[in-house]
Amino acid sequence: MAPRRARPTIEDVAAEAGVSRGTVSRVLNGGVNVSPAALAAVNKAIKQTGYVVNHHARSLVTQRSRSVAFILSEPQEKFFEDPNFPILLRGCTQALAEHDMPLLLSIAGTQEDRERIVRFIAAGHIDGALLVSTHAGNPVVDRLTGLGVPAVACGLPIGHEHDLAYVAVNEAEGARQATAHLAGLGRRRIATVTGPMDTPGGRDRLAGYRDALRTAGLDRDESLVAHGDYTQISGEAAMTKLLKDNPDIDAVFVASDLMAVGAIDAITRSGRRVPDDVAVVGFDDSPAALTARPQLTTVRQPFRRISQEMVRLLLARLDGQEPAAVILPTELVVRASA
Amino acid sequence: MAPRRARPTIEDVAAEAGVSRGTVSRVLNGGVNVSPAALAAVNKAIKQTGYVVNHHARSLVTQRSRSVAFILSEPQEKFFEDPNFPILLRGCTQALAEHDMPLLLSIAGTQEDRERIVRFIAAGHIDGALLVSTHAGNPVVDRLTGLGVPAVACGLPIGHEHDLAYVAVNEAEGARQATAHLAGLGRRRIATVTGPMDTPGGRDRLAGYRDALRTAGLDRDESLVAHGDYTQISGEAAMTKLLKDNPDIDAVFVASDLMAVGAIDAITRSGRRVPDDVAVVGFDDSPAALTARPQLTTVRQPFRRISQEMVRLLLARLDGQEPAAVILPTELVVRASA
DNA sequence: CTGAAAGCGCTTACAG
DNA sequence: CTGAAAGCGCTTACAG
Repeated sequence: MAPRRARPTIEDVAAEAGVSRGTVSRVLNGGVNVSPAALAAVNKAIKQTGYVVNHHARSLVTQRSRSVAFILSEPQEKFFEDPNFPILLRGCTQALAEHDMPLLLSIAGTQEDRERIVRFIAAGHIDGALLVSTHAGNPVVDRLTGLGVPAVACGLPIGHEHDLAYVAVNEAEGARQATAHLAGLGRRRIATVTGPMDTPGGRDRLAGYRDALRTAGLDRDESLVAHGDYTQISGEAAMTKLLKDNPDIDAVFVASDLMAVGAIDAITRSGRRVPDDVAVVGFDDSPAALTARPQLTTVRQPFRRISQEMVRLLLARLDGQEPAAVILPTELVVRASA
Repeated sequence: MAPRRARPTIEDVAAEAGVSRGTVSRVLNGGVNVSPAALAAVNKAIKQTGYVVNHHARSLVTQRSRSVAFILSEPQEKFFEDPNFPILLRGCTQALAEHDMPLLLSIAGTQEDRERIVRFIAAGHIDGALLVSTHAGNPVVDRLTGLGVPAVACGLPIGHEHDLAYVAVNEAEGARQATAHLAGLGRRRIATVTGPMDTPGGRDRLAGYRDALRTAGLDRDESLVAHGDYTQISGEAAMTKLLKDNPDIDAVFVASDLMAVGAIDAITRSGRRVPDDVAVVGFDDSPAALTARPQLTTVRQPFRRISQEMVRLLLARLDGQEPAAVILPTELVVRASA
């Protein structure tokens, strides 16, 4: 119960400026219907008293908190390992800060976490939510849309394509670019390591890969497809299996940089060289792409832009606009691995 | 301005239970001075109406927000690269969630960010702060302690050892363990890559390294000391320089896992093998330790525990207790690199 | 143990 | 353009 110095209230400002509390409030809220003289007096008084608004009092009457939650609803290990989350989180924090809105971080790894978060949001403590949850059928997403809480998802929210705003990249097109690049290098036995099939990045990047293979006149071969879960270790395992089943593989498109790092490990361990024997293209252009050896050729996701658009869409939702979708382009970044 | 369904208030609960608002409030706040009958009636009414407290109204009268800020005041790139931050952030979020307290994330990379955060905190929007800022002389830390905001730092807050609560590991002892391990392996030309000298991890790990060298009867040699800034690239550069100046180096203690990964890169590139030619010990036991090749022998920082203690200390501060310090032990984890 | 009442610091119709 | 007043949803002495 540490006592904090009593802060000046709107009352103090009104007294200092010689106006009523109502006038001070009007100045605080945009200054409409205020005479230039009153406005100047109030602004001066605000400066002199060091007044800052009490958000609790304001929220009590406006019924809005002017804060949003960033909800990460993924299995635990992902948050530790995936280098994309910090980037997204930082981008959203920054974009919100520009609107003077704080970000409340909620991490829902367990069932208990999820219940707590839903309770918190149902209680009306926040105005809206930024959702990161790649897997279809996430209960938090269902509950939030059910409650009618304004929310924006990162990536296509499978099952909620039409009742949730979202920002996504063109997954299939990115995968097409990557695979076409490998074909253009003259590679003919091009494998792929996918993400989970209940995520848009798993499903749609595989579709793009197949599409590019067809365009390049290469046969579809299901034994060239292996699945991972975006972790490095899963990429290593998938690649090991691919090489065992098809020793003639000369290229691989991997659906995340982290899995690509694991794949390179597996390739190297098998006595092959990257890119000479097997060319590798990743996806994300995460920090891992630069620390990988060799540095990864990869499909860049514009995370900075993605977070900005998420915040923009959410603010639009809070303003009463209908849920919209934003699809951003990807870009192939050619480095040493392919 | 999306209208949200009107939530039941304390008034609705009181009507349902047949008591006054005051009694409902007493039940909400611990149930002291409430008869068993009234308590039961109110609890039943709360369930029936689906009442949940309005924090804004409560905070307006209690003058406390029951929320805390997690302030990361580091240069931008650190947040992207350092795998320890997400772990710390997650730990703090979880520990706070157990007390039903939300965490507001603040990232202060730029001067503008810092000013915004100080303004926000000075406005009284949060009750306390968890501080992550490794470098001495950080202005945010100065301002916060100046404002008298309850805060807990992660790591020894150089310059505020006595007016700020903090949780730290025994840096010197960890470095001693690491270096003694290398000496115990029979290595005689043991180098070190330090962190920045204005951070406790830079300063005190170097002291521990020197201490262990002395104990092992090895001569102090300043040309075996190189400095980094905790990033992978800086570790690589420092190691490259060390090997150039002292081609006979047979071991190195590196003050962070990320720098150790860079160091391994440099060693490998020079044609040497790890650990055969040069043994490497890192610091942190971050996720990077496991993905490194070979896997890193390293000094484990108990990040989970650190975040729990930070939250515990902060809650104690909010409860009026004086700033305290908690020093946690480290543990040497032996893997393949040394 | 309980109720009536004041008050936390704002915003916003409502008159004028 | 401005002030007086009601009200947002709680907590907390104060009487009883």
